[in-house]
Amino acid sequence: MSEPGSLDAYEETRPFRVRSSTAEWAAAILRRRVTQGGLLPGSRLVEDELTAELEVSRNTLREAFRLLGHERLLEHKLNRGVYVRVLSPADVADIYRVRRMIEGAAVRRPDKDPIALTALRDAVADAERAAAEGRWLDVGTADLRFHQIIASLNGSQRVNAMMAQLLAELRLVFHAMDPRVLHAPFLPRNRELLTLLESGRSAEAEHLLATYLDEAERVLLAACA
Amino acid sequence: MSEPGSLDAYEETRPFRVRSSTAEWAAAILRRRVTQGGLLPGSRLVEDELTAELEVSRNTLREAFRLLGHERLLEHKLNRGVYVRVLSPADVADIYRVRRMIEGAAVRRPDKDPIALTALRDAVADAERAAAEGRWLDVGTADLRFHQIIASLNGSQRVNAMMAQLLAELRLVFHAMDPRVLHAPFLPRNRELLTLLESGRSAEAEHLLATYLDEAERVLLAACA
DNA sequence: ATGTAAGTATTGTTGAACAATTCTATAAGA
DNA sequence: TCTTATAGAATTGTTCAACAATACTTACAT
Repeated sequence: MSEPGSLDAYEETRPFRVRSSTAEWAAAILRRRVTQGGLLPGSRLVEDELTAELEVSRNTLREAFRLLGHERLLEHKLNRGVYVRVLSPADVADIYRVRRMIEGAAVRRPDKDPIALTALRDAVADAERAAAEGRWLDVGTADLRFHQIIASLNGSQRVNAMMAQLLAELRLVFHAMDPRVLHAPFLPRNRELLTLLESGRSAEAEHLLATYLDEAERVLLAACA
Repeated sequence: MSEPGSLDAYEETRPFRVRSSTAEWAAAILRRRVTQGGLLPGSRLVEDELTAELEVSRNTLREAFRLLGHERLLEHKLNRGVYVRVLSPADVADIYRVRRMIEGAAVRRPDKDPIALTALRDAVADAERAAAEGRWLDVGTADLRFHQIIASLNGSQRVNAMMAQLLAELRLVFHAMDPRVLHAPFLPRNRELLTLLESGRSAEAEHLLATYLDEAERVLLAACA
């Protein structure tokens, strides 16, 4: 059915309507609001307001809260309500620790899936095009897609899911920053990294990626400290 | 956070449960039943039965289901009920792919936390003692603890959580096997791996670990195919 | 056997209700 | 003025009962 390293964990839009529960539907809507910045970190999610707006029952809404809490996008404080997660500097450092592990293992792999490489080329091209046209939010989207595909080189569904979750968490910090200063510095490096991967220079790719992640971490730490 | 074992509360202590929500409490009980084999893979969890037994409402129980579903211990089939997850060979292969990544990165690290090393020694000693006394279930527990500590060398909370979840999933397969034939072959290797880690021979440790994981995967694949 | 239709059981979702807890605003006391 | 106390309001935690939607079972007909 689904290949070991397929990207289904990342795709957000499904072409045909899939039967899912109301709770998952509500969770999907809230997830999108959080990751796309409609709900900023620290915001409180009041049950009465959301039940009215989404037209679901409180019980169903609470099931959705459980889902998103487990994804670390919401924080559930007992008797105090549900809030959009606020990442601490320690969280950002931890996320980059995991990214180094996942993406590092990915580029170190000798057997690169050619389909993934093609997808990487597309992502880089999309990012460059968006940058040229000043669509910096789209640059960010393409950048995240690039790294999601990098992670997929590991060929593991679970790693794909972990990566998707990590990047969703990272978006919580992105919203506090100007997307241009956040993504512009990393555009040429993605292109360079792609070139190294295509030519099989894994060691150099690994080194470039390491410096990439170190600098990205520094930028984000400065933003949320 | 609310891992099984932190509070060994059962039905009697329920009135004193104040720290966490009822849903998390129910999830903790079900999680323990699944990981400890009280509920075998494929078993169906009927709402009416469990609400009666745990004395929680259906809504609360469903919140617990959501939690455990997200942990991949339960499988939620729409309109068809909730089942204890049955791992496919592909799942086992995927889990070992992630283990190779996580534990590989851990042993490759140059800076080993001395506290973790001490904990590793304890785990190995516990396993050997349990084996000598024929307590093979305890051997398994110590073995899992050993590898959880290995993962913790990465120094990342999120990696620790991922590893804990992976090992919980693996237990689903363990229950289909004799714990002796499952763990006995790996006991001396844990000791050997520990020795290599203590003496800083990371490359050798990495190699030993790789062969260890390859063989463990083969054993489990044979068991669940 | 195969397929179909009716009846039953279970899940999906809702709304109301009430208890438990937190928040808020006001008043009393130092 | 600043705390502290406290009553009241607001919100969350949990349960229950109801009904709709779906799946499962059984009996029957072909």
